Amino acid sequence: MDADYHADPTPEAARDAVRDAAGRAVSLDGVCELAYDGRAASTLAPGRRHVLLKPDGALLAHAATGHQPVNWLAPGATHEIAVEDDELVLRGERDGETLVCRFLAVDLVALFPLDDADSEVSGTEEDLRERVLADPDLVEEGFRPLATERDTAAGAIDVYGKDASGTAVAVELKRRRVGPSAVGQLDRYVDALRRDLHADAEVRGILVAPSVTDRARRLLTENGHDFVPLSP
Amino acid sequence: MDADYHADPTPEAARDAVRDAAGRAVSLDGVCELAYDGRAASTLAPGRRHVLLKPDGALLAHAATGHQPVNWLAPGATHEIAVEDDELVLRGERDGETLVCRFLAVDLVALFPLDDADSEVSGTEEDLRERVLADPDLVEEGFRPLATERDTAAGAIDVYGKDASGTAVAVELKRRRVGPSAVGQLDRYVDALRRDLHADAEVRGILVAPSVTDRARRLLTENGHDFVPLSP
DNA sequence: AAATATATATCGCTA
DNA sequence: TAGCGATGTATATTT
Repeated sequence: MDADYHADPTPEAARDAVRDAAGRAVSLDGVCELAYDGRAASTLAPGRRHVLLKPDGALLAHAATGHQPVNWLAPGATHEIAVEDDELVLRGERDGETLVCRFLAVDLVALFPLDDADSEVSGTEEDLRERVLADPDLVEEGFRPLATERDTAAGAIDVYGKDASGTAVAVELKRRRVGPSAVGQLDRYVDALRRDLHADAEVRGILVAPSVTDRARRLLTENGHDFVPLSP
Repeated sequence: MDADYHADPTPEAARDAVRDAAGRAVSLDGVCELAYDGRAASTLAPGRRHVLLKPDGALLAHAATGHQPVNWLAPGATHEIAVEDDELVLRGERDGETLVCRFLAVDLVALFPLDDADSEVSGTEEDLRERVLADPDLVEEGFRPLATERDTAAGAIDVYGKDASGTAVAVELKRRRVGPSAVGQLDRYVDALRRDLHADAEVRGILVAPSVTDRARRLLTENGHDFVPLSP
């Protein structure tokens, strides 16, 4: 179906247009107040917003700044559009969460088809893993990968293997500079691996990332783990 | 300034409209291909997209599904709009990242003002902290809060205090159900606090959250920490 | 600018 | 469905 636009519609005309979406996305420009309730709660006084309703139910209300919508509902939400007190009201609901957009004025209603996207991204953690598996010496001279996603009681180890002297090694990969939480993650895996193997088994932990923060570096040292600088 | 719309514009008319934005946001509906390069890299074949350019430089390209844009640039990006080979091309750049939107067809260009939003959200972690400070017995009978955001070598403890018997307590607050990472966080704080006080000081850790996963519960037990169920 | 943690995070995968 | 971790996470706060 084709695109369709209504400038300065009456509330009733806007309502009818939205009801006519038929699988298309809808954008609403105008002055509206917003009320969200669900995981948290918030209200926003009337102001000019850009509201996007996608065919999968996702509802995004954007203000002047920022990447994030100021209010939203996740995909899968269901919606009702109505005129109340001569104002266009869009109500969305999903999983106990609600978002109400009450328009004091509508400047434009646009209906337009949107296509699915299958974007392939490169430079991810998976790319880093492939790099390490293709050339394990990048981690350490003599490192031999034995498994990826090796399961432990604490979760899956990115790359499990043995070093040149045969000691078990847990490798945690990060595609960007890391802070303390990544060290905690590696620490949990190393602990779990020690238990899984046997009580006094020697297990090393190696964090592979482009760089680490000072605090993360200190935690690595305290816990006896190694750091290898490497980018995806 | 007022809103302004151009349906099925020529590439030149679309370009001139975007250049006329003058502090307004711009939305572009049409068929475009996308190319991102920066922290990672991705390309997306031509398809129907909804592109939103905000006055702060944020650029969002939406496909049919999902809360997230399929490609974007962060606020602060700078942009150029041009016609190349009879196609409208929007190039954005910020901090070494680039996003190019090449339109094979433009259905609508809309220019409209957007207002800033100052949304007050309730039900956050801060609300949970206020609740705990107003009634410390919610954490534990006899718990006395002594500081919030108490600094340690591992970071700031949400609530620091002492229990009924005078033992130091680190309280970590989470507004929703928590997994292993929150336990790791609490663990780091307790370790750091033990060092900060003195080598053999007794320090307890208490995780306050609506609920915990099984694995997180196990990690809490292993590390000798307590869990208190409490919602914001 | 760097570091750290929160978020109505979202998203994808796996058991 | 729930749990778990990655994400081009974004965002706010503090140093």
